Amino acid sequence: MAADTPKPDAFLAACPSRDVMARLGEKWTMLVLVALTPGAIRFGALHRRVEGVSQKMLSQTLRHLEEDGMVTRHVFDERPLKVEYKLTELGRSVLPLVDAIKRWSEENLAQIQAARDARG
Amino acid sequence: MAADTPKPDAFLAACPSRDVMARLGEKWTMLVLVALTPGAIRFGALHRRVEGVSQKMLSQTLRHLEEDGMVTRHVFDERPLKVEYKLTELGRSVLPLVDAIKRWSEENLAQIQAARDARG
DNA sequence: CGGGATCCAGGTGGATACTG
DNA sequence: CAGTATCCACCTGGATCCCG
Repeated sequence: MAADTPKPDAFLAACPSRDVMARLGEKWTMLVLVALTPGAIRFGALHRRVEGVSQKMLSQTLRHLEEDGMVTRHVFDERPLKVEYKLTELGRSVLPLVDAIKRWSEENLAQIQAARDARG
Repeated sequence: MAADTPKPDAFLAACPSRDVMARLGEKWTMLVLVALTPGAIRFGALHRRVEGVSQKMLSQTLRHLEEDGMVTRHVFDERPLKVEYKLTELGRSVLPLVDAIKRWSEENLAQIQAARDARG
């Protein structure tokens, strides 16, 4: 209960919250999180849903999310192998934020492209 | 007014909204946007506020944001030189989202570190 | 003061091949 | 099916120097 750590502030170079932001900013993290919205989903289905992600990167992204406590991994003892991923409570808490980023990117795409074009 | 472009969907590999998300995910973009919250701010002040960013990266980040229509640049004809940056309407519209990401990262840092530690 | 130009180390992430 | 391992091309971004 001790307040032994100061309030995190991402403006400070040494603040570990920067690592968290960096992780969220990694190439596939946000898309994978949003793809986990409907609930438990298999690796293959996820792979198909997030177009263009390689097996390696999907696997790595999921491992990172699992390490950070945002995703749980459940292996089913079946043949062929079946592995499902789902969001934890922590993962669900960030979902509205990354989903908002994704929707904003989609909804404002035209305006951004217009801004780029207006500049040549 | 023609609906000549399909609805953007970042799950699709070819969707340009991925570029927008990627840009927001670039190392300094979110922090710079949040740093612009109070209003017009000079390059040097921004440089001091976002600890650890190099001149090159701050400059590049601001140029990108300007290209995308999220920031405007205003040069004052003074000696020594004075340049101010401020958010556009588009920039202000994304601000709540990236600020939420920053605050979530700060507020859930302890829990994430705990998840990592619990794993060794 | 506010950058642009250059150089370069290191990291990111894709392709491919292999495994339980 | 669901990964891991390896190799490597590219890009990000930091350091440094220079300029209006």
